[in-house]
Amino acid sequence: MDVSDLIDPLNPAQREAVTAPLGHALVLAGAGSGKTRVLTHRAAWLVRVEGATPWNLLAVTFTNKAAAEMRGRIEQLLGLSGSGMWVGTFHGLSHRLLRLHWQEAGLPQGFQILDSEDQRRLVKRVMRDLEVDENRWPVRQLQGFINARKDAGERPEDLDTGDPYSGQMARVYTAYESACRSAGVVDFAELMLRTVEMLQNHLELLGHYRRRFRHVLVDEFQDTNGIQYEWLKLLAGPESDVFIVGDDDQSIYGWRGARVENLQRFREDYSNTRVLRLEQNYRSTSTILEAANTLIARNSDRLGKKLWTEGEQGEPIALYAAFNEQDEARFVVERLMAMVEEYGLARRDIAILYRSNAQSRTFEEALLARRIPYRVYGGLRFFERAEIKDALAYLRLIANRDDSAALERIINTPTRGIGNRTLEAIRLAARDQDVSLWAAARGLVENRGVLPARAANSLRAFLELIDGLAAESADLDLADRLETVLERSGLRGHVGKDRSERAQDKLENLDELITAARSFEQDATIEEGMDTLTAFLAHAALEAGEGQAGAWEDCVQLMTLHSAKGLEFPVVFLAGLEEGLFPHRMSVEEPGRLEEERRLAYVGITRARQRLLITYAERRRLHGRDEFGIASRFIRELPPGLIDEVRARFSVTGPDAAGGGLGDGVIPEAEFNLGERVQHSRFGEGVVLDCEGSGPNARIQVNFDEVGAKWLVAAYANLERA
DNA sequence: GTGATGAACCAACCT
DNA sequence: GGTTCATCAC
Repeated sequence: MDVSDLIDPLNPAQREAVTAPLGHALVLAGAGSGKTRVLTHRAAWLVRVEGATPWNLLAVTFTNKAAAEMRGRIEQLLGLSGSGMWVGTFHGLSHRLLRLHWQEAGLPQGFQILDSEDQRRLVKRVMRDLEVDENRWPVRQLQGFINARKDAGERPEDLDTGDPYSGQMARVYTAYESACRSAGVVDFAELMLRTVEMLQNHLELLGHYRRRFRHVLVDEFQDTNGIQYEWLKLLAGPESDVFIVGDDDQSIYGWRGARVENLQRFREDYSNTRVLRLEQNYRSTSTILEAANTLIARNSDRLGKKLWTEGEQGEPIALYAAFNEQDEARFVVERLMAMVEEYGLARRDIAILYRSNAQSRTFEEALLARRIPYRVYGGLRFFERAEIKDALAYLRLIANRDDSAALERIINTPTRGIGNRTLEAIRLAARDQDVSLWAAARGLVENRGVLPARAANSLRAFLELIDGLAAESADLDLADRLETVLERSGLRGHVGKDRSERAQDKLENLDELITAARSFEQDATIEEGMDTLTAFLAHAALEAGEGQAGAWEDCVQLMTLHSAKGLEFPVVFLAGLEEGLFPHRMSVEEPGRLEEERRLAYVGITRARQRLLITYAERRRLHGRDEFGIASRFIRELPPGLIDEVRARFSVTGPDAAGGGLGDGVIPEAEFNLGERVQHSRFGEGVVLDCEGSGPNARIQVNFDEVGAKWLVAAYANLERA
């Protein structure tokens, strides 16, 4: 069998990993070392050389994007459809198992998935029912608590309820579980935990999957949490080989329960694990790599890995100290424009990375002003938009009348005369009789005189609307069904009722939803045991979709450091490297969290292939107030020799130098900071506002006290410090 | 019961 | 700076 196409593109270390004998393997793969390539080639190797069938393979990742890429690449290598191969995210695969075995899992057949927002609303509802003071017990905190417990594999009965604090938390957790049960919904963490419990309690199922999945492959292992680790240990039986890939230096999800120790634990739990290291970097210049290595070397408890490259030294890392965040954005945009215009770089090859989503705004404004196409990743995603979730809530209710979370969302959207009083009466009845809101509402409508006539009529109309929609759209395909729902419910009219731009956007989103439904029905492979509607709703919850719909253009890419993991760009701007912002002020106290911030910086630096430009702002408007920033410690932790400070202080050179070439030596005559007070012989005193260019041709803008703002050619202006 | 207005809160982000 | 939520006038 000719496997040269599998082996030839690999370097010796990669080859060793791909062709390792059967058995457990842990591949410690540094940034840009060809991690995904090793994983996909290993999968193909197992099928083509070791005689496995795709049916024997289970490949797990964290994001849908990574899963889709992995599947595509394996199928390409195998030259046949990888049908029968299970490739997906932890949550996606768990969902699949639960759909197939809903009875064993103790779930209703049509169970639905709650996203984080749905979950928060439900926790809030439960807390109100329990009369828990939301000021003392913030909803988000309880939500976080519940998820953390589930991620650790703990149910309410596993908790220590000795003190009042724990008792209260456990009480909410218990009530939340019961609300989920009666509504037939599961949250993300529940997908994992429920699957684990199902396999533990049904040994025949466990045996079946263990016999089937002889080869388990896991990507980004450093991001696994407790329950995901349990999940893997269950599904990979004693006869299975587990091949995991990870990088402890890129563990950046500790704050949501990821346990980097799982890498070590794996070595202990799986005896005879072959440990392999991929340390040759193919991505970055040696300058960029050395900077990354120096930075990350400060962290303690690393598994130890030193990346090296045969690549060129490349250009130094540029550092720009901006006056404020507008100046920072101006610098970034001017630089990237120059790269596009002068070097013919594609816009999509340039990324602007930042610590938090809120920072994107200034860059968007600067790009917009210069009419440069850009694309922001992250932020509110398509299926998370309010109007989309409203539409989906109708579908959820049609699929399952007991979905009380969906009912609460839309019972009065659009407004139909069912206000808080009526809803409160429904809740009360539901609690009393221990039934869903739907059942309680039906009871109230049927018993004359319980509700005021007007409220009863409105409520009856609502119940009939939903039943009617369900009945008359049952035979329609998904897109037509949605169309019917949008029209008959009045949601479309409600959403587009004013003629604002926002309302137009929302209408377009609803149209886009119909398009999404149509293409889902045509293209998606619907899993066994699921009707199309349920499958579409699960798809919406599990894959929230990109933030921006529309055609792929050649766009500058904006995203947070977290979402940049796994990607690479020829040019990277790393913005906002200030103490308090990055590292985030919440993280500097605890050494562990600071190290995670440093890993995040490491991830950012190693995204760059050719050029890395770092910026920070000396002043920044944060939470509505002006704050002074100093350069991030991460800048100071880079080797100074690799950094070229662009214009922390810009130099103004005298007229003599104007005619001479660079070789003649440009003599800086003065340096000014933006914001500094200067003196001009004719215009008097003023403040430096801006500067364009550098050297003899630099122009400088000064806001003079007497005559206002003026642009001056710095070389001839003879400015002096005031 | 509805819709507008202002205070309070929040801010990493994938499933 | 934006969004959500409570409050208030109608």
